[in-house]
Amino acid sequence: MSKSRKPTDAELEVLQILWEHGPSSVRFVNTELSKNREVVYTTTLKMMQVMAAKKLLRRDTSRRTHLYEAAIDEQMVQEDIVDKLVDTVFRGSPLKLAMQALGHEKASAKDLEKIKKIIEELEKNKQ
Amino acid sequence: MSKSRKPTDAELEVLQILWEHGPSSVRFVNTELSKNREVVYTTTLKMMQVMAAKKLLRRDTSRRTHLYEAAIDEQMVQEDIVDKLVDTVFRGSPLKLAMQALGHEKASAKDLEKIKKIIEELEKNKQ
DNA sequence: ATTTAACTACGACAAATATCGTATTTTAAC
DNA sequence: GTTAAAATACGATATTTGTCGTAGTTAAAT
Repeated sequence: MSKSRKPTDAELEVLQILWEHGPSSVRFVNTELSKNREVVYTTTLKMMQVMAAKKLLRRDTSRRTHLYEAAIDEQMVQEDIVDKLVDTVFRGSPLKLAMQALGHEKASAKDLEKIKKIIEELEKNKQ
Repeated sequence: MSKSRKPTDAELEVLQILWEHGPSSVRFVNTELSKNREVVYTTTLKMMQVMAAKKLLRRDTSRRTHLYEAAIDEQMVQEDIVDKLVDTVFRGSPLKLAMQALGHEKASAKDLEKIKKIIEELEKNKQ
């Protein structure tokens, strides 16, 4: 069994920013968040402090402006969430989930081609 | 914009049972839930009453043992969740999500074959 | 050295979620 | 008709999440 830590939605927003940009200040994360919705600086600060306490983030406090970075791997989180989702929303069928994802409006023709190749790879490995 | 009602995890557990078995009593749902984890009857009851108040469930109170059924469509919920997931965890890439799902341990060879056919269908429609 | 700007720390709190115990009602069995 | 079993109603509460304000601290600018 894995740890199956499941970050909340708000936590995922923060994690996404850190995964994308690497170690960042609270100010930076807050600015990024603010592009989507209004959020007070201290709210973001508190959030990230709590996340650090939960070991979701690591922080470097050696300078005045603390730097935070994700302490959990993006891939791992994706796996945990997909596993859980398959169980709780797709009746244990990863196929259904994949179908739903590919039916998604943003799925492009290139995506479909790519995934065909990936499937062929998977088929080789499963034999 | 859709309603984007997002049931909680515990609510999804209940919904899944109702989607699978149709209108059911609290007792039945509680028994099903108990297969996975310990849960007191009145907890399940309260949960379902709250869900009914939220219009996630409908209930038939004409008999002593009330029957509850899902008031929201399984497909809709799946879409909402996948859409959100793509945005918040897969950086806007449904492809990544699909890959993750197909890499899932439970994805079988048959699943892979099926999805190839589905992709071909999608490709026709996207042209 | 004062002032100012930017940062952290921390407590408070509202709302949502999840859980459970007790009281009450209803049905059925005896 | 009493009793027992099983159901609902409802209140209480712990926990988590998300939000924000205030206070205090640090560093830089003047």
